[in-house]
Amino acid sequence: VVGKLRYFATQSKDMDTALFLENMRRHIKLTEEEEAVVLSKLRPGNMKRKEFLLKQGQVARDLAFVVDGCLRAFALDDNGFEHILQFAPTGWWISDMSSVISRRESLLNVDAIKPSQVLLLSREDQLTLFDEVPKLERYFRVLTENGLVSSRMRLIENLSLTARQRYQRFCQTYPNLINEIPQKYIASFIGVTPEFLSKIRGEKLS
Amino acid sequence: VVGKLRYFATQSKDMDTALFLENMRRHIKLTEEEEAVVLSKLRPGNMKRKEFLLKQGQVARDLAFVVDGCLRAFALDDNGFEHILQFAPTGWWISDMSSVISRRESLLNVDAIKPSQVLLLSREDQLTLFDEVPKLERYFRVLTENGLVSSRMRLIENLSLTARQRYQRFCQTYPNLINEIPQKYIASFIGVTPEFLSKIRGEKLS
DNA sequence: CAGATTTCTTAATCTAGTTCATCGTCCGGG
DNA sequence: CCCGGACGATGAACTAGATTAAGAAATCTG
Repeated sequence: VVGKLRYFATQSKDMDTALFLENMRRHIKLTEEEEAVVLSKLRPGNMKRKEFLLKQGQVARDLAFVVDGCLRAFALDDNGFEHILQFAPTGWWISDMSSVISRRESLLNVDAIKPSQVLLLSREDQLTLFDEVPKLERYFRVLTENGLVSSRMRLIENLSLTARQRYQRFCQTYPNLINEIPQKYIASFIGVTPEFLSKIRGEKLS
Repeated sequence: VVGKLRYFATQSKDMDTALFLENMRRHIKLTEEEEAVVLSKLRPGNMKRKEFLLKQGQVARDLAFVVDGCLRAFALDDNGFEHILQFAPTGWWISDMSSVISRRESLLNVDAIKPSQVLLLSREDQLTLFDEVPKLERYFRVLTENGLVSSRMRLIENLSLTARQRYQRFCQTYPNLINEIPQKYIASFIGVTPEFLSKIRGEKLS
């Protein structure tokens, strides 16, 4: 029995890192040694639904790569309303980069929308890795650039589209998520109340 | 006379690059040779008010460092309204990173709000420089990270603040710009009509 | 499986911000 | 020096989306 448990645990870990390696290999080519160095810094973790990875007021230390499940990053405004900035389904990185970079208190909360598995990388280890495996700097530069692109895209859309159009856009961009997560999260993401999203969805059926 | 002209031209160019070098040195330390390599790729340029650096539909090739004046990046929506995403006063970089990175047609326009001097760096040269002067990758990674941070910040504020609060925030963030540029640009940046911004400003005097 | 809690829908009312139209002002160019 | 076109202020009518409330459906939890 012990052997069997160990077998599953190992297999599970391999599968985790396999997804990550596949993702990284799409951007840079590392030697096996270099990949091993990178992997040695990743700490696997499991999260329950509604478990927090980061709460506002803390300084964010870790970046999280989602192996399975789905996390979200959100801000709370003065009236206690949540505003979701990013969803991170399988294969995505998430954190409050703003806090990670500046080492200041985070304005964002990050938690799991559903039971999830993640790989954690501390900023400290990340910076060490940049020196040990210089090519890695490119991988994260590209990720940061892509994050910038999508953040900009959302800003444009928030400024120039109506709620209806933003909902359509969301359906195109995250077709998988629509049936996977509660609607109120989608409302929070596109920037309307749950009630109004419900009304919009009602209209489309006519 | 020729000597005098040459003298001014050279001085001007030195002043341009001095501001840029100062900016870069705040992030990375390069040898004189490395700095020379970087400078060799920067092309100085002058822009008149309303002159375009980039029009939507084009693929953005250049990043621009503003030595003097002020540029803006904006999107046009379906109804022809402008939405300003970024101002770039002296000492800032500007471009449509989204287009530069993906090499796809830009959704943004970039033009000069007032007569300006810029230093241009093509994406091609930038990538070459990343290989020739690896430390430069860090400089641009940091800039991209900072861009990401401020883009995120704006998204949070657009989702969670009222127009009045967004205007206050703008006044705090860009105190210099308020009296330097026409109000309608500020309205476009904070995401309200010029008429409504005018009304807000009227209130504050009471 | 029952009760509790969260999520979704519907509808009436309210409001921040838009739209449209008018007027005074400030420039920059001929 | 004056004139045409941008810029800003103001106000009245209008609308997208918020707020509130309340019931129905779905989903945790023991």
